[in-house]
Amino acid sequence: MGKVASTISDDNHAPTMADVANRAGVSAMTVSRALKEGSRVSKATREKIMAAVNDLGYVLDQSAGSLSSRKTGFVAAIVPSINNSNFADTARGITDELESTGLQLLLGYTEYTTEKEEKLIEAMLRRRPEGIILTGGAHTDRARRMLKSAGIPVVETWELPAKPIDQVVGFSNEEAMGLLVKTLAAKGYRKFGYIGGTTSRDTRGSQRREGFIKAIEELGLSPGHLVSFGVPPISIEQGGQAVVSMLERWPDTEAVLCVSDLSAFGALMECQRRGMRVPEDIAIAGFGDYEVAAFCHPGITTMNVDCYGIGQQAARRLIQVIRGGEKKRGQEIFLTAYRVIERGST
Amino acid sequence: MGKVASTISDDNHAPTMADVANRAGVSAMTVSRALKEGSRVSKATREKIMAAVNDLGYVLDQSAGSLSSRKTGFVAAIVPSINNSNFADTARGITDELESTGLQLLLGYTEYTTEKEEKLIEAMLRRRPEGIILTGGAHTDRARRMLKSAGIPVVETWELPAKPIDQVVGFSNEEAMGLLVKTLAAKGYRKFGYIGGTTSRDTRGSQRREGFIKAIEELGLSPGHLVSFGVPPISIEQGGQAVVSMLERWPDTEAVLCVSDLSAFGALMECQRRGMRVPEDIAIAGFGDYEVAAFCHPGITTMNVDCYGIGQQAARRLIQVIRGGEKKRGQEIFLTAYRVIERGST
DNA sequence: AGCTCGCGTGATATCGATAACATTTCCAAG
DNA sequence: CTTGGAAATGTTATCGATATCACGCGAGCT
Repeated sequence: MGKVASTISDDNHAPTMADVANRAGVSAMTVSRALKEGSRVSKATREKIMAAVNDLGYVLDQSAGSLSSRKTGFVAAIVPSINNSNFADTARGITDELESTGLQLLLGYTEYTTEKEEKLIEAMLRRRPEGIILTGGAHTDRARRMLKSAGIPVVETWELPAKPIDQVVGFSNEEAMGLLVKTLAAKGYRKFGYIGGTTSRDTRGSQRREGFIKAIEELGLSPGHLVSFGVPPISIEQGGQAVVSMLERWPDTEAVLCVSDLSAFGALMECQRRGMRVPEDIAIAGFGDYEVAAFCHPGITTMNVDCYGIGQQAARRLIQVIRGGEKKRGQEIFLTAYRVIERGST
Repeated sequence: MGKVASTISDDNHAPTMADVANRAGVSAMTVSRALKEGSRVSKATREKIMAAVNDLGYVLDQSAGSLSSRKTGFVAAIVPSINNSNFADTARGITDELESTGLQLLLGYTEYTTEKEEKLIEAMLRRRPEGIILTGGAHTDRARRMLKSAGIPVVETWELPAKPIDQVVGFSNEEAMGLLVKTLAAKGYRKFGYIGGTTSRDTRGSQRREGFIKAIEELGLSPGHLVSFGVPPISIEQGGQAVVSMLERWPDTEAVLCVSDLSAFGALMECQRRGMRVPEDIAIAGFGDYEVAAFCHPGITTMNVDCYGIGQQAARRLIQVIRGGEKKRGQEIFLTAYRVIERGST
C-alpha cells in the first residue's frame, strides 16, 4: 500500500457498520438504528446512511447483532424427513408463518431416529434458537434435558405425546386411524389388513397401527392381519411388496389400510398390475392425503391431515411466546383437524 | 436471594463458558479448547471440564464463537421448492455431505421467483454463510451484486448458466430433453406435444421446452405442439388438465412430453380415466424420475437426473474452498449425469 | 423568561466466545 | 542438576453489533 488513503478501509475486508458510519458521517449506533424498523432516525440522516450502505454493499451482520441483543432470530424445526411431502408441507407452514416476523428457520431431519434427533437438537441449540419445533413425542433423555435447560419454548407436533415437554400441536394418530377403520366397516368391509413399517422408530406409524387394532376390537371383528415391512419411511415400492405378502398369507383380506398414501399407492399399483380389481377384489386406503392419492385411478381413500396448518400453528405458538413475551403457560395442547376422504379405492 | 451463594450464578441465565470454567477450576480458554476437536488438553482437565459441562447442562454458543473466529459454520442453500422431491433430494445431498464437516445448512425456497430469491439471499448473507448454493442461473442484478461482494464461494446448480457467478454443478436441461425426444423418435413417434408451465419463471422448464423444440427441428419433423399450463410448479392436477387441452386441440398427437414426472403422472391418469390406452393411443414421458413414475402402471418413461448427487457435489465444491482454503479457481463447471429411463408409457 | 419534555444522536460498556501471544509445567537428554 | 523444548494452560484483546445512558436542542407550556 502507499499513500495516506482514506481514513479506514483500503484493505479488502467486508465492510462493517463502522465503515458505513464513517462514510455517512454519523456514529455506528445511528446506523444500527437506521437499519432497524421503527427506530427514530431523521429522514435526512437515514438517506445519507442508506446511500452509504448501497455504496459499500453493506449487509447487516446478524451474528454480531444477536450476541449483544441476545436474540438470534432463529427458530429450529426438526422433522423426520424432508423427502416426505407431508413434512415438507409442515416445514412450509412454519416458514410462511415466520416470514413476516423476521425469524429464520433452521431445519433438520432425523431420518426417523431419536439418536439423530438428539444430535440435531444439540447442533441447533448451539445456535441459540428462540424456540424449537419437534415432530412427535419420542426423544432421548439427554434430548429432553437439553431442551429443558435451554429455557426456550418447545412445540411438539404431529402427535399427542403422553408426556409433553411444553406445547403441542397435533392430533391423535390412533383415533384418526380408528375413524378410518370404522368408516370402512360401515361400508361393509369385515376382514381388514394393515401395512406399516417395522414398529418403534416411526411413532406415528405405531400409533396408527394401535388405532387399527383397537378399532377392530371395538367393532367386535376378528383381529386384523398385520404386515410389517421394512424400515420407515415405507416407500411406494415397499407398499407393493407388502400387499403381495399380505395376499399370499391371507387371501381373504377385504380391505387393506396403509400407514401412508405412498405405501397405499404402491399397493394399488401392484394389485392392478396383478389384474386385481380395486375396490371390488380388494379395497385399499392410505393416510396423509398426498397429492398422488387424489389423482391416481381409482383415487385412494385416505385420511386428510392438516400438515401445513400444523406448521403454521406450531410457528404461531412459538411467536406468541417469543415476541409477545407471554409467560410459559405450561403444557397447552392444540388439536388439529383430520377427516376421512372417501375415494374410489374403497 | 439471601446468603452468600456460590461465586457466580444463582441467577437463572443460561450458563456460559465462564461458568463452566469456574466450576472446573480452569480458564475459559481451556474450556473452549476442551470442547473443540483436536486441541491438546490433558485427559484429567478434559474430564473435569466435561463433568462441569454435564452438571450445568452447558451447550456451546456458536454465535459468540463465530464472531471471534470469523467462521459461522453456515452454508446457505436456496431451492425453488421443498415440496418438490427432486429438490428435496438435492437438499438431502447437501445436508449429508455437510454433516461430517460440522457445517450447518440454512435452507430457503424461492417459490420460483427471483424476487423472493433476492430477499432470501439477503437474509442468508446476514448470517454470514461461508458458502452458498443456488438453483439455476437466473438472479436479479442486486442479488448478483450482493453475492459478488459477499466474497464467498457460490455454486449454481441444476442448470448450466450462460453467465456463471462462480462454480456450477448441473447439466443441460436442453440437451437432456432433446435426448428424450430423440429416443422417442427412434421408437417411431412423429407427432410430439409438450406440456409445461407458463414460461420465464421456471428457467429449467423453459430450457426443457427449448430442447424439445430444437430436437424436433433437428429431426426435421413438423413443429411440436406446445401447451402451457399454469404457474410453476406444474402439479399432477394441471398435468391432467393440460393433456386434455392438448388432445382437444391436436387429437393426432402421438407422444406427449411433460416438464416433470408429476405432470406426466397427471396426464397418464387423466388419459386412463378417459379410457385412452397408454402408450397405444398416446405415449407419455416425464422428466425427473420421481418415485411415482417408476411404480405407476404403466411406468412412465422419464429422464433420470442425479438430484442427490447434485447436492453432494455442490456441497463438496464449497467444502473444498471453505476448508481447504483453496484459491478461487474461477468459473469451474461440473457436469452431472442424466439418462433416459424407458418404461411402459412409451 | 424559565422549565419540562421528547426527539435525534453519540459515547461507552458489553454480549460470549476465540486468536494470539505469554507463561508455566513437565520430562528427557546432557 | 541443568537445561531445552514441547505440551498444557492462562491473559488479554478483539470480533461487530446493540443496550443503555447521557446530551444538546428546540417546541410548548405556565
